[in-house]
Amino acid sequence: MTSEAIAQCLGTNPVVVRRTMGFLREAGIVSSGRGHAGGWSITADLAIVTLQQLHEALGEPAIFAIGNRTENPSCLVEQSVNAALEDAFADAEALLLDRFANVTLADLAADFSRRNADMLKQKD
Amino acid sequence: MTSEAIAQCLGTNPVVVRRTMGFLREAGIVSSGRGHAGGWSITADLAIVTLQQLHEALGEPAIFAIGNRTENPSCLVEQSVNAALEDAFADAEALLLDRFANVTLADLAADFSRRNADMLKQKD
DNA sequence: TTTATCGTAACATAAATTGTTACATGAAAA
DNA sequence: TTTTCATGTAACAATTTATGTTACGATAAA
Repeated sequence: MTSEAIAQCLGTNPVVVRRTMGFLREAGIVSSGRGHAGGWSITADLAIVTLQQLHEALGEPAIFAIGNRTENPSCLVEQSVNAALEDAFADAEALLLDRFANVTLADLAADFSRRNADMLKQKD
Repeated sequence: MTSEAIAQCLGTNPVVVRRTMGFLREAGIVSSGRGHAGGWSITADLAIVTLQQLHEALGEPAIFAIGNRTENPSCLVEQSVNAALEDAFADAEALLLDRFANVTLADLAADFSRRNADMLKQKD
């Protein structure tokens, strides 16, 4: 699939697609070809690649939008607040990443097939 | 405590403090006074106010920095990805908010006292 | 040789957050 | 009563981050 086509699917720009897919290529999950009949292909085993691996491949972007304002504040009040929050955030993150680790691309493909079949059935 | 003083503690601006504290006032957690000897005070019972209540009072800001790109995509692949993520995010959010609900301002105050005592001991 | 594609740098735009200025309002002290 | 100190709030500015765009070189197949 070309960057152009993927971009159209996602409603974005081909360069943005290349930028992001580049990380997945570095992680060995996809490969890209230039020139005629070029574009992107998945090279890894669908049953092995998990959402967690994708998250990691993309540079482990921050999961939370809220959190500590300062990492090591001198203010004792802020220290107390940070301490109270840190464990909670760590546990929530662990839960989420564990869930990510249990979803493979094969799972997504199977879900897609089911949705696709359902859609074709609806057409009748 | 004045907005000015709080702002200095947090390394920000008095107006930003007023803006945020205004939400807490609307929720009945703090009150403010003008003029001489004015400023902010906590009016609620420290043992009753939880971090979850603060989150709610502040308008329930988004917890996650990552997530669905589109809420109801027509793309079946995107639908599959969204479905796989939604439950995981919902569970992680529930866990986090549950933790928030179990930390009161009194807990923070107790933790602060301990830290303060420790700090004074260190001075000897 | 032409066409189609990625790779990448450089720049532009957009959106959200945060910070700032200005001034009106109110309350206590002098 | 006047002065001083504080919040309330609107309007605007600056910053940051993410996203989008343009341009062009490199490469591969038709």
